[in-house]
Amino acid sequence: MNEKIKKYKLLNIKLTPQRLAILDYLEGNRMHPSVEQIYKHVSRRFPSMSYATVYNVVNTLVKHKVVKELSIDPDKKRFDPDMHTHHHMVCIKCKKIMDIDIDYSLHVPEQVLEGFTLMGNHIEFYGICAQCRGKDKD
Amino acid sequence: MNEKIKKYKLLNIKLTPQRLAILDYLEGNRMHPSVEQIYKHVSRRFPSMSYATVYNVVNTLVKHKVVKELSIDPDKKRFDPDMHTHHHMVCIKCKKIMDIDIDYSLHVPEQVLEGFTLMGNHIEFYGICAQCRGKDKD
DNA sequence: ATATTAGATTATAATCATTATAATTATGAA
DNA sequence: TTCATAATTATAATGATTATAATCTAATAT
Repeated sequence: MNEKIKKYKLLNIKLTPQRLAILDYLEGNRMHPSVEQIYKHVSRRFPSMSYATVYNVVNTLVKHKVVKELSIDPDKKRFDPDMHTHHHMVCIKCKKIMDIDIDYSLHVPEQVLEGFTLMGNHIEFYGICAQCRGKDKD
Repeated sequence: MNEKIKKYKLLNIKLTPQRLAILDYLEGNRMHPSVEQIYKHVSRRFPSMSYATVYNVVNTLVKHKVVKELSIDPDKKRFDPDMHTHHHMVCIKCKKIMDIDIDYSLHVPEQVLEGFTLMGNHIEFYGICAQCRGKDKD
């Protein structure tokens, strides 16, 4: 049994070919794909795949903390298989998302928290990427 | 002519009663309301108001940089009339959003930017608020 | 190996947020 | 007061996501 299967065995979910195909596509993927992008890619080799399956699978993976759901793009959810703490830089024109792998220490004083239990943070840097900057300004 | 009307005159948009009612509701509002919440509040005094108007008005206000559109909540857009740079703390249970008014200096080295032109940043702290913590754990 | 069953996939319908359309109405300038 | 432009409204359309129910299959026990 290979390493990947071993790894996902730990989740105690059934390892269907659809799930493995989606996991394959996501593994190491730095594009922060949407459900549509996952569907379009995986359904090439898996023509019977339905959108519902992609939604089911990514929701399961999010629940099992194998992928992160990003709400950076206000129009659709995007997914990130990189579970270690990191941040993102978004191009406001083309919506491309790049990883920012810097450790910032973000302290919030007790009196600001008002009893809130902090679990993490995520920084969204925004601006315009080199490619979009190169095109006609508007 | 009062101060508020003077202020919005500068936008060069027509000052309709609907817009003033929405602006009144948003001004100083720290709840980060959704379109639904804005509609429900404003339509109490304005029964003829339609959802389309709320969408039109908030989109106009976002375009004129009078309110900020937040994508913290993956299910719906939320709006913040506070335009000065600040951050947010979200309860993952009740989705309440609180302001974090701390100035963090977040530097990104040139070689990480890869030509990206930074325009700003926004930190999302997440965790569980005091009220939700108090309720039954799950 | 086979049967069993809980869970997964699929097609499809339903829902919710949001945008588009077109007709009516109202603001603000002349 | 008139008028052109822009805003509001009702409603249809779209797009993302979730729900439903029937079928199918992975994993376990026989």
